Amino acid sequence: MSQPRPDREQRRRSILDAARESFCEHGYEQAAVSEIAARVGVVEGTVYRYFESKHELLMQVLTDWYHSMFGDYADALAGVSGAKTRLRLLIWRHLRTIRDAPELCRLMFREARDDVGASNAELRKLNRRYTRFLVDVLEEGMAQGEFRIGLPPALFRDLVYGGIEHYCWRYLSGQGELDIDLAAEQISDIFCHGIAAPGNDLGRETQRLSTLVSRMEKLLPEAAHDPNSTSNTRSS
Amino acid sequence: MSQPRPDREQRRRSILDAARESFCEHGYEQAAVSEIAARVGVVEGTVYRYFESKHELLMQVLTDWYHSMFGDYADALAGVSGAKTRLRLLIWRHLRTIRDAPELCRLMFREARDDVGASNAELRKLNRRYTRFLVDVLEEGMAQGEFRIGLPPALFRDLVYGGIEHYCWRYLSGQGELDIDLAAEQISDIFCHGIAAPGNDLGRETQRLSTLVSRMEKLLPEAAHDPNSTSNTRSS
DNA sequence: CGCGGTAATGAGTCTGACTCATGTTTCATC
DNA sequence: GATGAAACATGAGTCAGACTCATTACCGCG
Repeated sequence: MSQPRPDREQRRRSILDAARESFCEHGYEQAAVSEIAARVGVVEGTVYRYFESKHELLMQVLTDWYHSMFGDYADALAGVSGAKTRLRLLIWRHLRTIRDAPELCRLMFREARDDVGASNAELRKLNRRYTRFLVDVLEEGMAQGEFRIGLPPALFRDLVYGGIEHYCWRYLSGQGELDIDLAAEQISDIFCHGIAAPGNDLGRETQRLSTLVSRMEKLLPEAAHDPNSTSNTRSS
Repeated sequence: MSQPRPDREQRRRSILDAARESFCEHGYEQAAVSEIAARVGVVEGTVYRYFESKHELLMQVLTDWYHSMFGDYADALAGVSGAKTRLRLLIWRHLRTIRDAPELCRLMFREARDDVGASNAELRKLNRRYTRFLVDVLEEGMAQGEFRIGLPPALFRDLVYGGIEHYCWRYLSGQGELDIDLAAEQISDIFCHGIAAPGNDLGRETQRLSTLVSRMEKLLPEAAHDPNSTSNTRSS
C-alpha cells in the first residue's frame, strides 16, 4: 500500500506544478490550496510544509517560469544587428511570450505587480534582468547614433512594456486574438518614428540646437558670430 | 437618543464615502465591510441592504469618481489647437489625475481591470468615453495631416494609457515622486516623434551636434529649460 | 392608537487560508 | 533485523471575513 515517499525536491516540484495548473486554470484568488493539494494527492497541511503561504507559492511558480525564459535571449539579440531591429525583436519576443503563456502573464501582471515592484527581491531581480535587455538596446542605439539621446531609457522601457501589457489585456482575458507579427511591427513603428507626420523632426531638433547655441554664445567671452538665424518657425 | 433616520439616498452616499476612504486607505482586499459599516455607524448587514456585494460597492465608488472627471475635458481640449498640443494636454491631464488621486487610480488599475474590460457595462461605458477623447484627437490629427495615417488608433491609445500606468506604478504604490510636467513632455515627445534619430544624411551631423550641445547644456549656469514652444496648459 | 411597510439589527452560515497535536515513514546505528 | 530519533503527513481544528435572515425598531398614516 505504501508508495515510496518521494524526496523533498520531487514533492516540491509536484506541488509547484499543481499550483501552476490551478492558478492558470482558475486565477489566483479562485484557486484553492486544498484543490492544489488534492491534485498532488496530499492533504492541505502538507502544502504548508513546503511553502509559507499561498502567495509564496505563487511567487515560486512565477520565479520558476521567469528563470525558464532567459535561455536564448542574449543569443537571439546577437543574431541581429541595428538598434531598431533589436528593439523590434525584443517587442516581438515579449508578445510571443504573452501569446504562448497568457495565463502566466496574467498572473504576473495582475497578482505580482507589487512584488515585482518592491516586496519580492527575487522577482524584482529577474524583472530587472528581463527588462535590462531593452534598456541595453536603447543605450547602445543612443551611443551609436541610431536613437536620439535625451530621453530617459527607464521611461521608454515602461512605455513599451506597459503599453504592450495594456494592449494585450483583452487577449490575456481570453477574448480576442493576438497577431504578434503585425503588432510587433506597428508597436516598433510607433516607438521608433512616432505618429507625427514626417518632415518635422529635423527642423524641430535643429531649432532646439539653434536656440541653445545662441544662448551659449552669449555666455562666451569672445562672441564667435554664427549666422544661424534660421528660426525654423514650426510652432506646433 | 434617536437620531432622525437619514433618507435612503443620504445613507447610500455616506456608505459610499466610507467605502471610498476605506478602500483608499487599505486597498480593496484588506478593507473589511464591517469596518466600512462601523465608519458609517451602522452594522454590517445594513451595507448589504444598499449594495449587492463588496465588489459592487467598489464599482459604485469608481463609477462615481469617473463621473466626476468628465466636467471640463471637452472645454480644456477646445482651449488648445493642434493635434500634438491636444495630445500632450490629454497626457498631462491623465498624469494629473494620477498624481492627485493615486489611491483611486490604483483601485481602478488593479481591481477593476476586468470589469472595465468586460463584466461591468457602466464602467466600460465610462472608460470608453474617457479614452474616446484621445482617439478623437488622433483621428482628427490624421485627418488634418498632422499625424500620419495607417496606424490603428486603438493600439496607440493602449500604448499611451498602458505606458503611463506602468510608468506611474511606483508612484501609485506610494514610492517615489511624479513630475507630471516633465513626464508629459517626454511621453508626448516619444509618441509624437519616436526615438529614432532624425534623418539619415543631415541627421548624422545633427545627432553629433545634439550630443555635443546636450553635454554643454549641463555646464550652463542656469538650468536650461527646453525652449521649445511648449507653453504648457497650466491649470489648477 | 394601531397598522403596514421599510430599515436596521446581530446572531448566525459558509468558505477558505492557515495551524498543530498526533500518527507514520525513513534511516542511520547497533 | 531491531530501534530510536528525526523528518514527514495527517486531518481536525482555528480564525477572519463575506454574506444571510429572522427578528426588532422605526415611521407615516388613518
